[in-house]
Amino acid sequence: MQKCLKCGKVDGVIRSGIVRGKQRYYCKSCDFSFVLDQNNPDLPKNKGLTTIVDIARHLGISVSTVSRALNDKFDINPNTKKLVNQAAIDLDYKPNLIAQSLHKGYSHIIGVVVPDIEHPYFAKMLAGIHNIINHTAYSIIVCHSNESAELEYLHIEKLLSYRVDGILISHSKTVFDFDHIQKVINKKVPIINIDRIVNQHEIPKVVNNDIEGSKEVVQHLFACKYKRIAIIAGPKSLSITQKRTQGYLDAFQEKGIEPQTDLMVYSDFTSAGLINAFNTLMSLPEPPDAIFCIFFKDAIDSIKLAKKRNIKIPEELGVAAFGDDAISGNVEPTLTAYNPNPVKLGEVSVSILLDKIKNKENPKEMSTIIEGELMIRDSTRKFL
Amino acid sequence: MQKCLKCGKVDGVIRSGIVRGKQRYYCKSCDFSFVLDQNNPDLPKNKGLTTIVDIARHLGISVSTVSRALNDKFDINPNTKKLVNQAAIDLDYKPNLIAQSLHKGYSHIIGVVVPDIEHPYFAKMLAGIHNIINHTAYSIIVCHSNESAELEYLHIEKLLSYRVDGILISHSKTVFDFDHIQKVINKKVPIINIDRIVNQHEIPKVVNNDIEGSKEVVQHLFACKYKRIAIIAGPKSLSITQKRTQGYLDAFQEKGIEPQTDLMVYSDFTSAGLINAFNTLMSLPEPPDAIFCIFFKDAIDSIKLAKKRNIKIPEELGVAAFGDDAISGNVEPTLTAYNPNPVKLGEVSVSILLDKIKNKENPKEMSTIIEGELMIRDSTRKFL
DNA sequence: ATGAAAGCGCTAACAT
DNA sequence: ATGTTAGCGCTTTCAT
Repeated sequence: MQKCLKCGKVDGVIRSGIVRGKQRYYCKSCDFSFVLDQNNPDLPKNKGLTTIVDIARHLGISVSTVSRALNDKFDINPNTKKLVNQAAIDLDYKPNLIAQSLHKGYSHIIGVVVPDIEHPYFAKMLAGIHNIINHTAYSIIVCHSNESAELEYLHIEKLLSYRVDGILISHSKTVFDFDHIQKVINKKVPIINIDRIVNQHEIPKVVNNDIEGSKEVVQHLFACKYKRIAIIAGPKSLSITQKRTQGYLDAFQEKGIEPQTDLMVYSDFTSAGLINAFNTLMSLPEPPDAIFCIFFKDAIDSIKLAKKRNIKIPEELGVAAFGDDAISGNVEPTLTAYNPNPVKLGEVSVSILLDKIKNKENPKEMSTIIEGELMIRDSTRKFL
Repeated sequence: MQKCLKCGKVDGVIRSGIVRGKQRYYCKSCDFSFVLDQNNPDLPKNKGLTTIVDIARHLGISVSTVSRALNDKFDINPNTKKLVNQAAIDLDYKPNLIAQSLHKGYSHIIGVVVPDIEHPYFAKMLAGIHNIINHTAYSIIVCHSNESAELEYLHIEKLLSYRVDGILISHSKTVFDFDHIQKVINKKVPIINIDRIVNQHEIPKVVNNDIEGSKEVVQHLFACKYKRIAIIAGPKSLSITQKRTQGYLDAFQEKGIEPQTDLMVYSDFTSAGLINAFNTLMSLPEPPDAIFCIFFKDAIDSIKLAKKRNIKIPEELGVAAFGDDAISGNVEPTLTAYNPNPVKLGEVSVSILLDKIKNKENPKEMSTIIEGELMIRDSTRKFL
């Protein structure tokens, strides 16, 4: 009397016991067991989203069989598997990753904390992270600390609560207390420190080559036959100031020239600060014939100031920067700059993290340095 | 004999039954019941992360009591609550949001799909989204479709699997089939279409004011007394080409001037295409005295080309764009441009989404237009 | 005021 | 090859 749900035939279908109070049937011809779903046949129950229970009911089989079919286990009848897969499509089933996570103990989510998503540098870093993640089963929760320590702390809490499988963090400028990182480490949640790093924890770090890159810029200026090369740095407390100044000094040392302290000025990354710094340098008894700005915007502004004073670039003054930007290629003259590689930084960081998640061990080198590229443009003489 | 776990006193502590095979005690002086945790007192079991079970064991009380305390329920002894909270701090407990989500049926996660995170426009949009989200209990999973239809489809699948509470999507250029959106709608998952919209679904949309903004630019050019205003648009199939051209035409209509088709050229947003378009315009018997580029980069390049031909800007040629960028303020002359407000676009979109999640109903207006601002700079004459 | 137990959706060990 | 059941961590209903 009962038509088979699968092959549609009527003969060959026999009763085969009672399941959860319902009559179970077995079709001899197509080797398939099922029960009849009496009420609300196809409508998913809960809040609309199909579950494996819905599929199981729909086909009159058990949830574990559905699970097995969906997960390509070996001990499953190929026919059943086909049916389940078809039902999954029909009911537009999407596996509930929340439930899977709870069961498996990992979420397949990676947390990323950045201080400024709007900044092209970090935007590119994120793009790099996505490049890698897009080829995996992972997703990423992006947190924007907006340079606020409080937000950074809160975000770490949240990520731990979401039981993320790993964390990538670039610190806010305003963070000086790093207990939150220690807590992550204590919980053995893999964490990688990128770009804005701090050295007090034994965790992998991925950074720009500020020192070598800066050295390269200054070496280029030397190669262009500039003699009095100045540096406009940032606040002395910042690590980028220290590193990029280090590169400047290294270039001098290799060249065997003694750096002059009056050619080294410290600004604060504001326009006002730059104007001050520029004027200071130009008022020197012997002003510089080249300026290396550790902040690209300072270099752009320096070019503008030099033009106002009718100083010819690159003949009378060479200008170069650490840090590239679309603007650099569009000013007049175009700006020579060291172009770091934030995309690669993101890619490498997340690769290291994924590796750490899988292998539970740190990379051989705790510190990875990402190379950039010197973009030689018109703001520096080409006497090469 | 037994010291109270809470107040430390010994007298006043009596046995009060057996719980799960363990002796239970009650301290009369501080009104607190507990059992002794015989094995591994404080060490969390699972994969290192503390759970409420750990807290319960630690204090010798039941999980439901811990849950009540942690969730500020009314039917809980204030003393117990204090103890639980202290234990939570001591054990560095973080609530497992995965488990909470599974139980509650919502994840407190919002999915965002963007075609290009690296682009400053979308980076700003994301910043806007974060601005709002940072003040809520929500987190966001960011998906980068990288202008790929396949990735966009996959991301939607993933987001549905994560049971996100809502989705913000800006479509990839390469998507022409929108079944994935229909599926989201069918599942009653709130979704908002932002910036790159498509009109075939009844879902809220948030967009730039391409039409009005473009009209404003052209009106400004008229006000500057330019007579022959050209437009360099993009591929005709794109909605931004259509809308911004519409604004251009609207300005002409209001002015009561007939637009000339030879002043309307269509490019493809490449440098080569722009050079072509620019040359075409300038080779006209009567070349334009102003150009409105619907793509900012085309305007930057137009300025460069004009300078090469020794055409004086803004005297002989006015140049203006739809879309602003840091470059615009740094070229010579600086570029007049309509600056849309992607930050606000992000903020408004996510606000509408949060509202839809809470109230389960659409906003009054299905379409929201975000105003930008005309940035008048040196590339247009100021005869105002 | 507190404990026991069910259930969210899924997987896996165990049973048949 | 398939069904039953326990359990992931949490909240909540129902007892007590």
